[in-house]
Amino acid sequence: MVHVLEARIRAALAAHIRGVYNLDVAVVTERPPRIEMGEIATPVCFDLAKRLKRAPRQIAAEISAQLPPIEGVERVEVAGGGYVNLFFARAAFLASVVKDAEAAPALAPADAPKCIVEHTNINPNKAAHIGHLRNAALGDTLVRVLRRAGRRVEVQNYIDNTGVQVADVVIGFVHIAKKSPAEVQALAAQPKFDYLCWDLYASVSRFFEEDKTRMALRGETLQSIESGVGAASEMAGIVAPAIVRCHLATMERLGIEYDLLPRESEILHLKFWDSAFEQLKQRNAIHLAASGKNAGCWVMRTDDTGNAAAAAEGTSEDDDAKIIVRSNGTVTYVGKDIAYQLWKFGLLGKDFQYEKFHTYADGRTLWSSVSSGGDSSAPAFGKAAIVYNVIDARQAYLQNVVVAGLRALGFNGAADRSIHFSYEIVALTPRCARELGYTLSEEDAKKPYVEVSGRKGLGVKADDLLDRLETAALAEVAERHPELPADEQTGIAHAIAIGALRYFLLKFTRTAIIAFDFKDALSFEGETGPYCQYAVVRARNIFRKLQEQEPAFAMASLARVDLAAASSLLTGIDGNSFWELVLLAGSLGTQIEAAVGAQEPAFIAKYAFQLAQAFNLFYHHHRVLTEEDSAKKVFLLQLSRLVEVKLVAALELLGIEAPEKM
RNA sequence: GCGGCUGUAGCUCAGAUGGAUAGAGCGCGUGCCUCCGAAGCACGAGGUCGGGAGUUCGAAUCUCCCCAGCCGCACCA
Repeated sequence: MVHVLEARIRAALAAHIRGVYNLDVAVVTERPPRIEMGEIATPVCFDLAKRLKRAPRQIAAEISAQLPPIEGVERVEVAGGGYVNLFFARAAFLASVVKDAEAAPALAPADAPKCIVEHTNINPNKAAHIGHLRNAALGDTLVRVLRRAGRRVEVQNYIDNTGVQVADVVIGFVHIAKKSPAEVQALAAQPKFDYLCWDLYASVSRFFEEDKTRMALRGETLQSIESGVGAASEMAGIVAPAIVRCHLATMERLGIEYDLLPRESEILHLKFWDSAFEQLKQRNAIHLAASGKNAGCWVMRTDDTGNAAAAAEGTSEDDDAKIIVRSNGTVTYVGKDIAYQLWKFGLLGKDFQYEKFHTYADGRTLWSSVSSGGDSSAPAFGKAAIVYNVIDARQAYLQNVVVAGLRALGFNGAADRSIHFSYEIVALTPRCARELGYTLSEEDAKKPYVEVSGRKGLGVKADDLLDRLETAALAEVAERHPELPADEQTGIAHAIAIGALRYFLLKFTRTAIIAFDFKDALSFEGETGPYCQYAVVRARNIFRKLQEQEPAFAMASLARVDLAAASSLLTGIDGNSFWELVLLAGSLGTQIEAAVGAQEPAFIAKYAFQLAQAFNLFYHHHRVLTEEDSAKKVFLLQLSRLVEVKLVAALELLGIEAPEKM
């Protein structure tokens, strides 16, 4: 609601300035430092002062006196050295926020431009760890925020089922564990198969270190898997899908769902690369290096930031170019990624076939790519207007190369709308690594944090962390609500655990490296998900008690704001504190806009915490149910309801459920 | 070497597009449950915003130069 009014104010000021001073200026608005100074301020007169060669305060006085009335704005004041401060009509604002809170958010029409968000993308060869959780939590929250902002979103989780990491685990099963495909099939049907592979994968690293000649196995294994023929391919065909199901189950615990699993095997078998290769050659986006260290490779020249450089004939610069096709004729990961990115925009000229892979509890169908015999009822995937790739910051260079590839093909629009949704990694504090039983090298022990490594088996497994959180939460719930049946207790504990985990992963901005520590991640106090959830529970307790004490209370009366009563209650010292709460509750839309604009889910997390904090303050200062003045009681109930609705909505965007009790 | 990110309170981090007195959580200290639940609230201590120069009416924010740390720059993904 605030963002609507703010936009209106900006437009009105810009129009007024254009009319009176004949100047076109971009009007910047901001929040004044204190609530007594109004809700919106603009420093635009400092700008005007320069161009009109007059004192800013004088201009501000002129504007505030002459500005025509703006709907929703009660008065305008001059402040400081030349600020124009605007004051909202408080009661009317409350009424509109209350009305807005009852309306369901608008969904995107079926023909709206589509956004694709690709996230999670865990190699299907081991259990998911804390680093993967950050990717998935960020990606899923981006999806929720975009949908709430009225966008149509398709969620993809790319499965590299033919890569080195899967090959390594296959080597582990064949050469270390000495298992037959049938035996692996049986193991894959057991619970925690991903844990078994986690350990096996770490042992494969040691297996290679012991005898470097064993590396030859990797080439053979990879070739079998890529071609789809042979024993290794058969084994990979068992391992990868089984691990994918483990990952899906882990993510489902966190409330994360996908629409499509595009698999690398189909990109290979349906020869997506061949189509991309033809386009790249035709447009001279890549060329065959004739000499130098990359002789015999197809390379793409890029500048330092990954922009495609002119692909003129030459030799020396080829050494710095990015190899797309190796001298043995096989395509690199980046090449395949260019093909995949083209497909996402509908620019490849080829499509996958699809089959149903999984049905979620809410009825959503998860599809997987297949190379033949697809289901003709599959929806139309791909052909997006905007593509968000949720990938960690270390891969920025490669993402730039992919975009450079699109640009070199002349797809500048698609290149501009290819967004690397970048984020920093989750690392472990040295203390945490030791706690997990790892002995650190001297070098690592000195560092502020240690990188998680699936290859070394160093990391906090997602399901382990969730289990610990659920256990800790259950202990709290059992103590507070011994009367509740066990299944209800575990349900609440689950919600709290997810709240703590997702909030922990989302409260940091994307550029912050998270140094993981169990102490912080397991906390339910302070700036945490459970703190926000608890504020909702408090609000709900008020209404539960109200129903018990006054069953006849007309809940419908909460939907109608008495303007006269609200106006008087929103005045004065107490009025200001009420007003701050109303204003914050009416700012969710502003926060969503900011989160989409800056591509920063942490904005929503910060907002949820601030709103919870403001409500806790309100809760502490005002006793709602014992309020004698009936008009004031209705008002206090309206504020409580407003906060409940907005906080639940904010938490929903973070993928956090607010329980009825906790 | 080239490119990117980071440096704000004891610790972990917010301060998007320059704006009024730089904030939060944790930790520490002191208080607050006969009360809609204390997973809470209040108060307090704690800052050369890495350093320096510049642009500006105004800089934590923009520019340049240093310093420190991290990450990229594979015929791996």
